[in-house]
Amino acid sequence: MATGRTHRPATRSRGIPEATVARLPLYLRALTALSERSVPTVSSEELAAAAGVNSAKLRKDFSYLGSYGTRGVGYDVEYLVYQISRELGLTQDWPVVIVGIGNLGAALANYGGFASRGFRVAALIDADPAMAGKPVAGIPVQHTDDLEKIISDNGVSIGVIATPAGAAQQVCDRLVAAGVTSILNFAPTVLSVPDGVDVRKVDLSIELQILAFHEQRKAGEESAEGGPLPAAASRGAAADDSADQGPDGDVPAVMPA
Amino acid sequence: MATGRTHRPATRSRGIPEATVARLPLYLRALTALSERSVPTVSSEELAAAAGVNSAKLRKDFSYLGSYGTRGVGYDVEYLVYQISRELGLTQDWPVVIVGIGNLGAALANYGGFASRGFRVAALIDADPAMAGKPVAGIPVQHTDDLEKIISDNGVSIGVIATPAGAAQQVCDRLVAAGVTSILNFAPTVLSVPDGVDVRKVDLSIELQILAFHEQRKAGEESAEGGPLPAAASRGAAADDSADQGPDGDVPAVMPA
DNA sequence: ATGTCTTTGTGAACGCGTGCACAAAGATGG
DNA sequence: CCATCTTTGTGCACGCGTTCACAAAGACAT
Repeated sequence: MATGRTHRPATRSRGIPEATVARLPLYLRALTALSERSVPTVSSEELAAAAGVNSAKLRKDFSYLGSYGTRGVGYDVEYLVYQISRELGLTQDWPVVIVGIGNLGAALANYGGFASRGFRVAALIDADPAMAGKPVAGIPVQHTDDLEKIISDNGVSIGVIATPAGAAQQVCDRLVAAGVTSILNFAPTVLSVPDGVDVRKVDLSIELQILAFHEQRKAGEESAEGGPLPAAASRGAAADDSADQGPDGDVPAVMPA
Repeated sequence: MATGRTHRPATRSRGIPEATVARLPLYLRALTALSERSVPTVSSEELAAAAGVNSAKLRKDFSYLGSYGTRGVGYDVEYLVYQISRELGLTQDWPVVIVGIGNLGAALANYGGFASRGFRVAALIDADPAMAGKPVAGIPVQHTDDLEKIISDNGVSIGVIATPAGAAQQVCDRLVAAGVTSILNFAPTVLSVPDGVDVRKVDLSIELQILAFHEQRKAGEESAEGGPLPAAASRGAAADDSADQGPDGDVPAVMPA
């Protein structure tokens, strides 16, 4: 639905590939650095190197935005910074709420980079009554009871979930019901949301496990290959050898597993 | 510029697709939850639903590991937990060092999930002399000067970088020189590493910016379309309207930009 | 103005990942 | 022992993303 092509034959169609969108912030960062060094223009080759991507890929990415380069010269840094910022929607202010002010939530709240990128921490929310009123990063923590009102009053459309896994879905449901349509989830859970709501997940544990996989591969598998198999259906095969004291989903959020 | 290729040249040894490897931790988490509820077997349909993926994809993923299912019945939960854990290398202990004990580093150190997944925080390292000896999460912070010795003594092969962007490459170089071959990078920088070293990046700012893009799209662009363009090469077009007090790369790490 | 040189923008080929659809395998019941 | 039913494992087709390679566009020098 609504995927109909616009009559406009303009090169700037609305179909920017997801993979390209994911790289735009990368380019923007590199361009911002160049801007601070007062570099007027960059070639696709230079910028690609700075962003760590292939130059052809970068040019193709930019081609989806339009023809902003000058052949023989390169791209105007300031102009491109503006275009990408606009495309990403960073020229406007995005109020954000962080739910779950544990270690990670506090770390996020303390991060100064929010404000400098169009994101503003509108509120910090936690379910612990003892946290209420206590300032974190200069912002007083508010109780979950007021979640709906906070969302509504501040016109929040982006929410960050940094709660334990057990609370994530419930918090998510309330955020969505209150009007949030984009969620950044740090809890180790698969969230179900209605159509029209975007969810992105940040999962440190998964990243570490992927690294472990490659690490194991690099170390060669002669030592652990063809190892003995546990009795097919015996108890607790292996893996989680220890620390089973609590359900896995009970952890704060940073390190889902 | 020795732009160390971070991409793997297709580790064709076992031939498990990268996309599959990235999903294995997801399956493992769902399986662990089932295991704790003493569920003996699951069908690909059920497990796929729990992991939030397509059942055909899940079956294909498992097919790369071998034929561990029983037709007409499903998969033995405990057995699969073991197989995936083994494949990911989680049956062995992985000593990990965290460099940069700021808000995020502390949050990571405090996370209890490390130990329960085969990962062990071997040391916390920070460049601030004032931090030295101060315990975080029960582990005394050590100074950067001892980095090499720490890596060596503990046989660390996985490092987590949670430093400001400005220090990341330098820390990375020292980690690699000391023997680390897998790095999880939280700093907003493109790290260059020699071949054979894996780098994975966690970048909250990018995630937020991607959400903002979709959010803007959802809101409809009738209000900001065809907007005025800034003088081609004028100063700071927009985007970074405020908070320029320091270079962007000066931020701790959680929120790269 | 003209030629040369640099760099963009993109057509086309290729490879990977995804999802469908179905045959084979095995459990279960009569 | 045979029929039926469930669920796996996978061949195949499709679409997206990546990369190559090159013609066109424009700057710059003469």
